[in-house]
Amino acid sequence: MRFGSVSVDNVDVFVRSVAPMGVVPDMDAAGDDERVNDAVPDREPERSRPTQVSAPPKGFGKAVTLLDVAAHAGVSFKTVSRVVNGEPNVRPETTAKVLVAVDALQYRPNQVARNLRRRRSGFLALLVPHLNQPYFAALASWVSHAAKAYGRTLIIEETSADPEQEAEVLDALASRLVDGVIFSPLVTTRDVLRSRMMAMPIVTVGEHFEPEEGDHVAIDNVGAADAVTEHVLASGRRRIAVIGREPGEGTGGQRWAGVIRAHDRRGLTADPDLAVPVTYYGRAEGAEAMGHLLSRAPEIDAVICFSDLLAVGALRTLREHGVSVPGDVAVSGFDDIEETRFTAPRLTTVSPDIERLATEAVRLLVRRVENPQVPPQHVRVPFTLAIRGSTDAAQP
Amino acid sequence: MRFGSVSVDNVDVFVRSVAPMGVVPDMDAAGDDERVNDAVPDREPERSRPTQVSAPPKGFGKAVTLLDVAAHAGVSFKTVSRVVNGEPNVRPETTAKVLVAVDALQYRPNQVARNLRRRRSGFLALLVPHLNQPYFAALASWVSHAAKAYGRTLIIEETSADPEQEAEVLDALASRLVDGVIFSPLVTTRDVLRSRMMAMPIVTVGEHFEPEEGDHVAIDNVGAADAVTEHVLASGRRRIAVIGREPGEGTGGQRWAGVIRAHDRRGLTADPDLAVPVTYYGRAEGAEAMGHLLSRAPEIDAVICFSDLLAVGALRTLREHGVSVPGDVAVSGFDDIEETRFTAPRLTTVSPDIERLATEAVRLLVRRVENPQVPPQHVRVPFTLAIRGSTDAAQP
DNA sequence: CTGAAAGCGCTTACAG
DNA sequence: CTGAAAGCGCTTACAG
Repeated sequence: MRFGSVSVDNVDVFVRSVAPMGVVPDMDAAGDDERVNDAVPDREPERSRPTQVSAPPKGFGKAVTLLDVAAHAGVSFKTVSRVVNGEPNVRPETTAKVLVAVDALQYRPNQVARNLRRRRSGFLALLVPHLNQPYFAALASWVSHAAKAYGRTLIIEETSADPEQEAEVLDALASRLVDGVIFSPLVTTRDVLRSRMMAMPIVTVGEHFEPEEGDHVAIDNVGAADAVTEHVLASGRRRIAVIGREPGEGTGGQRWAGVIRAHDRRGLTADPDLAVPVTYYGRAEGAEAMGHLLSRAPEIDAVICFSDLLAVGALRTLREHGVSVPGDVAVSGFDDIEETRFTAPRLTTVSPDIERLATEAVRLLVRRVENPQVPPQHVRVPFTLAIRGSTDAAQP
Repeated sequence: MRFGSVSVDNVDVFVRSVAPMGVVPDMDAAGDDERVNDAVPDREPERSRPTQVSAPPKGFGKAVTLLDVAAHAGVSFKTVSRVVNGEPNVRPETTAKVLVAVDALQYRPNQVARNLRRRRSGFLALLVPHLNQPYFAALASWVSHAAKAYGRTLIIEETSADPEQEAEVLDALASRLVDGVIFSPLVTTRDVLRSRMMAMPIVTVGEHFEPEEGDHVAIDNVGAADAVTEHVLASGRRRIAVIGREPGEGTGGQRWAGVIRAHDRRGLTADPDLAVPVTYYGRAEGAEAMGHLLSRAPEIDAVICFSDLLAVGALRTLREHGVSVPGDVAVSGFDDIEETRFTAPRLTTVSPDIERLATEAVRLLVRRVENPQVPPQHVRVPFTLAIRGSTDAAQP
């Protein structure tokens, strides 16, 4: 074996030791698939010997500063500063000279120095529970775009839905590292949040609760859950299960309230025994909850899931049990992640306007950073109900 | 209507104008689902009147500085600096006094000032094409964790797979905004990358190509494609299609080379006419490519997709055409995103060790930031092949 | 073990 | 229209 050899050789060695070996059964933790290649002798990443092809860069040079540009252009460094910042009161010829020097020296202002003097960092932060949940990935993507549009750079932090981490990250960011925070709280209490809002501009997004004291952006969760429930009831379903119910005023609580309201309006009663809680709004949890429902309440004819991931899990369990969707059971989700257009059948879901959510959150935050005194605003972002094959056999 | 009223009222108004309206058919761009609620009169987000409940914070106070702590503790600010940075040569009693003052004043060092003086920002950046592709979301999540472990803060930037944006973002980051960049290039050429590497520490991840001059982390793509092809060939399939082939040395090119190699080893020939390119490694593109394949080459018995998203799209098209998987056609993917465990059937896929990829990339970058002179290293990260129901009816 | 000085690269506030 | 001074809040390099 020539493991640990140079890069090109490694390719050969690595593959020769793997591909032709055929399938080496090795059940993973979930016990649901075989894996080959786990038998590779050295699981440590292979590191190449340094390539001798070309010399590495000899360091990254000394930074070009305003003074350098000023010397090159034959003006004071203050004038260069004016030009770079697009301030008025510079003669066109002077501006031209400076721009030539800027270009010649490839000058780029040192953001750190600029921000120290301006007494702000130019950074905004987004705090989400899990970046690799599709909903939060989409949110992060839009918030990042919106921040850029406001000339700010976005820092994204994950809190892992852990109350201590949520507080810790919030405190770390308070070190003048960011000018403000967009926060999607999952477990932080109202009081903790309130105390942090004293120290730093914070805009909350999502449905954990609406802090009266601060800026907040969300869709109307009660209304959205009401709308999806109404749709299911309108199709004649009456034994409606729910996955993702939570006590209290959080996401699951608000959505459950919407389910109840839709029932009430028709003089029906939402059955709390058919509403199961989960520890996390993920695929695995949806699959598991669906399993419980099928064994405890086989008579259900609809399942309203409080996230798309839960619904994806539920769909798999239903499929594995040979239950027809939407024939036997209708299924719906929340969030309208792209995956819902590729499930079998495609998933009916609540589709929030995430782009708007992101844009409004950044707008509110920038507004507060620039003027901490403005009264708090609550923005409600529109949603639509995307009706697809999982609740309506006439749809694809 | 009481639109634009205070928050609590809005909830009612909003819902009364929507949920009871029932379904308002409104085909979306893709033409594949109905939507309700698009008829809400005012599509602008609703903004509440400022809440009068409690006064907003009166600004966020003046920052506590080293000087304030020094005055409070009765020492020089330099001593406070020593304590805060854990430097030696401070008497225990002095340390204690300082810590009391730090605590009393809730002092937090100003990172911007610190970084200006230290001549580095403490930030690393990750450049990915699209954050809401699950593979990149997972990568971002792991890189963020790894960066934190090294005491760095991560900035995540999207390039939208646009060559100009890739270059622009790279240049913007060069403004001393970040100490180094982890870059997943999609379209940037070798020359452009080389020039940027002169200006700033850059570690490339993924398979676009392996820059000889710089640090690089990736799995063995040729080997991985070889392994998955070998698995499909071993099950007796011979008419093997490929989705995601690309010319050149990029991801699709390397993986196609692996497909060829696996065929060659058995004395077979990979059919380039069955290998279709795509504009993007997404679900929609996979669905479309599969449609073309079915009409042009209905005899195929396997489809090797160069990403999981492509495979998810292909599965939907196959399902819609009534083609049995894996009965008629075996399907495989690349990346092992969580979604692949919930497709029907579950998807066989190449599973890279993303956590390792992320950790190694950060390690290499931090190393280069601290010593720009070190010779470049290429790290190859292990992968496994997850064999599931889409290629093997015996698997779930 | 502790402190006074200088300076990171800019912008702010003021003077001409 | 242009510039000299001061200072953002720290750390570095030096002196005691």
